[in-house]
Amino acid sequence: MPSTELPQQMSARRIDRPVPLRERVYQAMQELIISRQLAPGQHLVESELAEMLGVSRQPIREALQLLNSEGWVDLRPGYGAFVHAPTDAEVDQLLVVRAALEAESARLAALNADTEGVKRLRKLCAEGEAAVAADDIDSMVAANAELHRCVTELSGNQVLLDFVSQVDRRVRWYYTPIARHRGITSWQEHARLIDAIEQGDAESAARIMREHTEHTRQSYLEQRSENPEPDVAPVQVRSRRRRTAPNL
Amino acid sequence: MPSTELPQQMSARRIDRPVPLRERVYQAMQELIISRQLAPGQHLVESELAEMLGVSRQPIREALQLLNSEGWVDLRPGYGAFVHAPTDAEVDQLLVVRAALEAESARLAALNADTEGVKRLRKLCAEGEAAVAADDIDSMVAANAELHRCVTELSGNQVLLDFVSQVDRRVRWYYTPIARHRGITSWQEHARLIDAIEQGDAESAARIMREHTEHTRQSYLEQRSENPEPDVAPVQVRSRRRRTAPNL
DNA sequence: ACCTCGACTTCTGCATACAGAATACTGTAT
DNA sequence: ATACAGTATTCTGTATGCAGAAGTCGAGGT
Repeated sequence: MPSTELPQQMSARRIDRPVPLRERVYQAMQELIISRQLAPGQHLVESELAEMLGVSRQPIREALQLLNSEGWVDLRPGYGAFVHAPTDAEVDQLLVVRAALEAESARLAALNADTEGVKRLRKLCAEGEAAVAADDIDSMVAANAELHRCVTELSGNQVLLDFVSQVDRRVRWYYTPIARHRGITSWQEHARLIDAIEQGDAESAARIMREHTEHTRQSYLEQRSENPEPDVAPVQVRSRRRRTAPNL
Repeated sequence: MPSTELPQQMSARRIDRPVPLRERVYQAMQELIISRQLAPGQHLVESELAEMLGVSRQPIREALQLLNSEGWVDLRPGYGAFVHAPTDAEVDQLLVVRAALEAESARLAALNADTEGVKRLRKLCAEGEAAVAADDIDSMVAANAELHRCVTELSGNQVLLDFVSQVDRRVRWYYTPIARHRGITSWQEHARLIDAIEQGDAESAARIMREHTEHTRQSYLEQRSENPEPDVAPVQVRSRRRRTAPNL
């Protein structure tokens, strides 16, 4: 059975307030879902998750609420929690929503960004290109995510950032393999996007971002038809191991 | 102290499954927040809410999680739950996000809608115009909400519908008074929008919707500067009344 | 062999209990 | 009168217990 330790600390808090268990459980479960150790459609039994993570059912329940509200698990009242199994149609729809939100981000970024912000974008873009040149896929993916996030931050719209982040996490769940698929063209588009933002050309920025995201969606659809499902061995949740000690 | 009964039943369920307390608590609290009986910034003490609604703290906590994830309350770990107090900037940002999402809805609706759907739109539009003519503000507001929802439904994108609904509830919290402000022009815009959808003119539909939502935002800003805060007497949550019986 | 009915098991939903942290209060000293 | 320290109280976070509903399995009948 894989050891499923909860993360010790996530990010620096204002005060040395101990991070609530529910949040660590949330983080841990989200990662288990992303990594497919908790498989789509799998029934999540509270007592077994509690045992697995070494906590009581209460924080598990609260984490499940959160995961449910963000679309990671489905909660059927009186029946239980299940890892959400996205259909192809749903992923596609999610990508459409992301396209709309990111296009708006780009539009606002073009109106808002200062030279400082453009400099950050250029830097990230350079990092990404370097990663592509070095064939370092992981760095490329990371730079890509950061670049997109940076554009949304430069929009100056915090609410928009929240929504995009939420969509992004869900999309990335299915999306990660795509990145390996299309690297170089993507970064050319990024450069054009930054040019538009620098020139304050809101409409062009929005259009480029939309096309960019649309390309990503096309890649998803192609890649999807090629290899249907990754298939990772899921965690055996139904283990009857005695509760040892809080894995915290 | 106002009686704060939880709703007996919300909507028809598939099976005769009893609606979980947490959901009824969620509904009840959302309404209390919308009606300003729970005032922005107010500290929500779990035990007092539990007492008030006649349930234990557990369903309260779960409802608070949900309300938090949708932006109704802020949860400060180790400190408590507070009714979210939106700043003007945040409401404005929310309206921007809604504009983007609704414009996308209109675009997709133009591509997707069948004659059946257009018929529904025309009907709702007629209802709204009738309400305007009859000076029936409440019906007008209702028809407006339904019309917008219908457009999003016709987009055929369920994920989009979920997001728009979520944004919409939050916006409406602040937005309701606006409707009284601008009625007639709004409905002329609706008619033009439906025309564009009927003709399958996606770009026009998106543009009209964007302008439409932008007008609403302008109205909000104006109306906001006129009367800053409605001010409703908040529920006295700190009452020490003995717990009577489950208000269910 | 298949369907049906019924007891058993499992799991969720809710309530209660307890410990530690945070806040408010009170009394004292300056 | 004000600042400070120490105590008391309140509230959150977590654990545990219990009842009822849902699901499962097996025996008996067709």
